[in-house]
Parts: sequence; C-alpha cells; structure tokens
Amino acid sequence: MAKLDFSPIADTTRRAEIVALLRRAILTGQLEPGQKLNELRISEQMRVSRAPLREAMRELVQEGILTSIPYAGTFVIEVTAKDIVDAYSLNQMLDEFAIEQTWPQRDQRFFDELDRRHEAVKQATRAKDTTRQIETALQLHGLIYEWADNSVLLETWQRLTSRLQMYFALHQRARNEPVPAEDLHETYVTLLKDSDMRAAQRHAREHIGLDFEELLAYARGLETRASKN
Amino acid sequence: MAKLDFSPIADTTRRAEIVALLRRAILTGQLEPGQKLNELRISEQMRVSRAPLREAMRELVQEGILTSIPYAGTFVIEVTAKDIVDAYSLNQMLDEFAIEQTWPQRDQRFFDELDRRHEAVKQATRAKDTTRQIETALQLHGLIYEWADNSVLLETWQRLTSRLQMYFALHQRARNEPVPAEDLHETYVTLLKDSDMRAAQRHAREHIGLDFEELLAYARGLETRASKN
DNA sequence: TCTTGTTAGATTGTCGACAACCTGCTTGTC
DNA sequence: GACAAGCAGGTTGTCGACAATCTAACAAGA
Repeated sequence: MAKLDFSPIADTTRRAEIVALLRRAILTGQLEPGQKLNELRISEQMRVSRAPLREAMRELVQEGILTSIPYAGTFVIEVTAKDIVDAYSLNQMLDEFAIEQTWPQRDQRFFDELDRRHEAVKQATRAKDTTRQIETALQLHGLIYEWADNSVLLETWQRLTSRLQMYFALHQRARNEPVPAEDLHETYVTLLKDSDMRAAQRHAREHIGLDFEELLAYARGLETRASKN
Repeated sequence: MAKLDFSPIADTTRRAEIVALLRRAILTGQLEPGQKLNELRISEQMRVSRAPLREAMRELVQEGILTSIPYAGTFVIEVTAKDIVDAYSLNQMLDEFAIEQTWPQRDQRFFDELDRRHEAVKQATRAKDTTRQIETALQLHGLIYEWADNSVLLETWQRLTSRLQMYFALHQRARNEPVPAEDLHETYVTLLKDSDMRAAQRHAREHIGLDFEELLAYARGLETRASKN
C-alpha cells in the first residue's frame, strides 16, 4: 500500500465557520479595536442562531483578540503601545528559541517549504495585496515554529501571531501605502539555509525590529489622539 | 477622599463558575486524561443547562486542557512524555526571560510577596496537602511573571501553568507520597533577593529540572503501559 | 442645579426542545 | 460464517424563547 497523507476533514460545524469569519474580520481590521459585537445583529447577518455564535466568541476571547464583560458585551481588544512592546519582546525571545530548536531539524523539505512561502510573500507584494502580504509574511516566519517540533511553542506562537497580524493590519490600514520590499525576507531565508545559527538569530531579532519601530510609532500616535478626548 | 482600591467584583455568570469547577476538576486529576465529558450528565449534576456548560468547555478547549472533536465529544487532553518535554523546555526559556524582565522591577513589595507565597508553600507542605502544595509552588513561581509587567508573557505563563499543574497532580496522584521538602524553594527565594541575576536564572533552570526528571519518568511509564494495550 | 429613584428599552445569559450526526447492533443476503 | 444495509439509541450541534441584567432617559425631591 502506497504511503499517502490525507489532510484532516474540514470542521463542518457552524461554530468553526463563525470562528474563521470573525477572526478574519478582526485580523484584517474590518472590526475595529474596541468595537462591540452585537450578538443579535451578527447572528442575523450570518443567518445563524446565537448559540454557536456565542461559543465562537468564547473561543476568540480565549485566543486573546476579543474581551468579554459579563452582561455588558464582547469587544475587540484595544491596541496599546505597551501591548505591542510586550508582544514584540516576547516574540524576539521565542524566535531565538524556535530557531535553536529548528536548527538541527532542517532538511530539504524545510528548505523547499521556506522557498515556497517566500515566493508567496513576493507574489502578494507584486499584486499589492497588503492583507495577503501580512498573512504570507507571518506564515513564512511561522515555519521555524512548525519545524521546532514543540506543540506548546507552536500554540504560543499562533496566539501571538493573531495579535501581531492585527497590529500590522491596523498599521497598514492607517498609512494606506504598500509595505516595504521583500529584501529583508531574502536575507532571512538565506541565513536560515546557511550554517551560522547565531547569525540567523541575530538577524531575526533585527529584521522584525524594523517593522516594529514604525508600528510602535503608530500605536503611540493612536494613544496620544485618544488621550485628547 | 481617601485612596481606596476596590477589587473587581466577582463574575456572577454560571459560565464563569462552571469554568472554575471544571478547571479545578481537571487540574487536580479528578477528571482523568482522555476522559470524555458527557454534556448532559455534567449539566444535570451541576443543575445547569447545556448552553453555559458548552461555552465553558469551549474556553477550556482554547486554554489547552480540553480537546474537542465535532460530533464525537470533548475530552481531557492526554499527557504524553513529549508534551511534558515541550512544556518544560519552553518553561525554561520563559523563566529566563521573566527573571530578566522582573529583575530591575524588584522592590520591597516584591520581596514581601515572595516571602508570603513561600510561606504558603511551607504551610501546605506541613499540612501534607499535596494538591495545595502544587498550587502554591506554582503561584510562588508565577510571581516573577506577574512582576515582569508584560501581559502577553503572563498569559502565556498561565496557559503553561495549567498544563504543568495537571502534570504534577497526575504524578502526585500516581505515586501517592509527599512531594520533596521546600529547601529548593529556599534557595530560589534567596537568589531572587540577591544581586546575581545569572545565578538566579541558572538556579531556576536546574531547580525546575529536578522535579521534571521524575515527572518525565512517570509519563514514559504511562506510555509504555498504554502501548501494551 | 444636583442628586436619587424609577422605568422602558435593549442586550446578554440561560433554558428546554429539536435536528444532525455517530456508533453499535441487528437483520438479511450471499 | 462473512459482509453490507439498515435501524435504534445516545450524544452533540443548533434553534427560538424567556429571564436577568445593564443603560439611559426621565421624574421627583432636596
């Protein structure tokens, strides 16, 4: 019998689809930070009862992109400059760890996948599809976490990614101009293929840092504006 | 007007209480790994309808201590040796980071709280209340995360703690004898009060490592037994 | 004018019932 | 006896309605 990998069957519950829909709406910025999610309205729009919608919202609350106050409502999380700093500094630490864990596991399949994802970023960049550009860049970046073969680490990264994606999408929407070129990824990919682990770690640190500074400046701007109200 | 800090009022939803009840049942090992949670049965026992129960279960699924398969059921997560290794190695990394972040923030309040929690561990040890001993030890350990002033890091740690607590509780239940003395914590506390950050980091690494080796051996035993079925 | 009590409307939390689905057993056929 | 089809029981997923709670507007009193 030939060895054949079947992908898992799709979740066929309404709940799972609702989760996907809501998550996408939040991470692309269609639902803005602080916005309240009216259960009745959303359930009517989706042609679904409130039960699966509420369960979906509970999941997203635990995922950290929604927040719930009993009898008051469920809201998209607010983005503060401190949140970004926190997420960023933890991300740096995790990156270093993930690269360390992945390093001995790198093989041809890893390199191929690396190229595939890098190509996806370049394509999104050429198409000027900024939302997709953020998505693919994070997927490229997530490869080291998938390869690290540590399920808890991967979960942690995915939770963090939700927030990062949201932050970048907001930033992107605000300035409404294309994200910088993909040269940074070029170096990143090259270093991951190379033999100097420390160099890869160092680059990951600095590479992410660049986008981060801009992002942070944007968030500080938001807060300054908010404090004037 | 005198400055007075009111603590937030308790969540008064059934859902929140159910979450607390279930979490406790899982983390103390009353609900065993792999066990299925029958919604109807539990809802009847708690005198609650299935709606808030299901929402509570969704939260615990996202928290990582339950797992759900559509139309099949919701189960307590299985514990594999690899899970423990994964959680442990990530924990080491996070500890180092947390100590680094906390270090400059240490003040008298920190030291006082450190002593308070240490005392709680000693008390639980004297009372031979093993469940509480695990709880308090993890709370003592969690202080550096609370003081690190990084909300994302704290969340991550709390998720990890759920699993760690479950692992230790299982181990504890299995061998059914008191956990070793609190001398290890004595050193830990002393080092956190001292001025040598590296030493504290190194100790945290090794200190946790001791309990861990036993835990791991236990998990491997579980798997060996399971594979014979 | 400010504060306090009341009330109406809207929203969230919870409930009981029904629909969809899975599992294991039975039945019938070869 | 082996195997497939179909049925029965039980469990999860979803629904619509009701109860509890919050908010804001309004009225009454100091």
